[in-house]
Amino acid sequence: MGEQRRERADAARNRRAILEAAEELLRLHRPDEVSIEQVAAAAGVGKGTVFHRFGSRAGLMLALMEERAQELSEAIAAGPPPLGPGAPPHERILAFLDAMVALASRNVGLITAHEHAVATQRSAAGPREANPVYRRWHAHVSELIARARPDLDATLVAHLLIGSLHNEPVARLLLDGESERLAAGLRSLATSLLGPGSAPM
Amino acid sequence: MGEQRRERADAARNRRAILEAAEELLRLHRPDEVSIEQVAAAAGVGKGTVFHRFGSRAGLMLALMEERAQELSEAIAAGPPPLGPGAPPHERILAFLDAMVALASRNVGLITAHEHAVATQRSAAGPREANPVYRRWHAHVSELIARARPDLDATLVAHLLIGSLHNEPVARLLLDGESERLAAGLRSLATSLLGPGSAPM
DNA sequence: CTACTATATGGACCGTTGGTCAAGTTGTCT
DNA sequence: AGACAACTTGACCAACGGTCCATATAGTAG
Repeated sequence: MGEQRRERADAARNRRAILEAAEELLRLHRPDEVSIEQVAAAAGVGKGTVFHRFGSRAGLMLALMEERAQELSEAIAAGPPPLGPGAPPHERILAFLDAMVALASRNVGLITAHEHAVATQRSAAGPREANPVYRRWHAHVSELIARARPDLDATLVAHLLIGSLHNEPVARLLLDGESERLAAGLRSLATSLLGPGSAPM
Repeated sequence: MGEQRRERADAARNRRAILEAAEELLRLHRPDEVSIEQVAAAAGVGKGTVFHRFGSRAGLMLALMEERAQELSEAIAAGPPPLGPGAPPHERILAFLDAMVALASRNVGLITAHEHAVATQRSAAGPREANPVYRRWHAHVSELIARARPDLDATLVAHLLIGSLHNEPVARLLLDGESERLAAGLRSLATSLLGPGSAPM
């Protein structure tokens, strides 16, 4: 497995242009109103280029999500507690949920857009939930839950907690700027679950 | 507001035929592989007829859902406890969640199909979550939570609980016949939340 | 039975959009 | 400079939800 050839300079430039154009459009319009052609036009490239770089509409959204999630990913992997390693599971979960909600509230459109993309995917429906961001988050939360409450079905509960972001009514909440409400709700859920570590109120 | 004209006999017959054809196809194929044209063909009617009866793809799925959910709807409204009125909120919630999961596990395809339909809707995107079934369930759970734990954000928590069914990884579970696992998970969640009414195990 | 009308039907047609591809262009390496 | 792989492009395709209206039919009044 040697070093793989670097991406050509023009290709890299176009990738950035596309990413930025998509970001911009997604900020201005409803996710299902943003077509790949529009993105391509806004980025000043041909439609084909977008598909060459990102494979599919879903692929583009995924790339965007990875970019936005990177900071949080690093923080939970190696940042300072309580987000990063070092704090007790209980606290790390609460910290993560807060951070997750904050991040999500800044990117509802993107999440929705990705969902929409997967739903309308024409080609290979592929193995769903191949979303690396979701996987990473789920693995993290799942592991923490398992450590804090070995008797629970950690995998499932983690899906329940994280999956809330893919919930349309919940997404609406974020859209309406009520992210604090979601954060509070998740906190009380988590607190109840993780046992009497701290009072619900 | 007088009596509105009854549906013509042939129309009623076709409605049933369409509903049954859709049901059948949905049972045999993946939701996103079932087009309206196929349904129409299987029902022995023209495509136009389907749209006349149900308005849109989403409308058809909705009709199907209502049909499947009717029994449970009646049970929670006026059936015997603990599902129906009479039992303490705590127990009614647990009973409802169990019933909901059971119902959902028999209709994952339908739920997915409806989601897909709404996501790919071409015409009026309309006010989302106009799904009467969801509304009814949410109102029910929400109200029970409010009574059992007035300090919680009942609306939100109800969305969190019911919304789990729209969660792709969770849906996968149901598809794999692990519905009991979901039921157990929701039960422990609810039990933790509703206070020390009964032991988590 | 006939005439009449509201209702229902069907399928050609349309617009949109994700995705493909073959031919041409350009960066990069020696 | 020459060679080659990587890259770009936009016309093109297929699929599908939804529309439309000329035609057919159930229900009904006389």
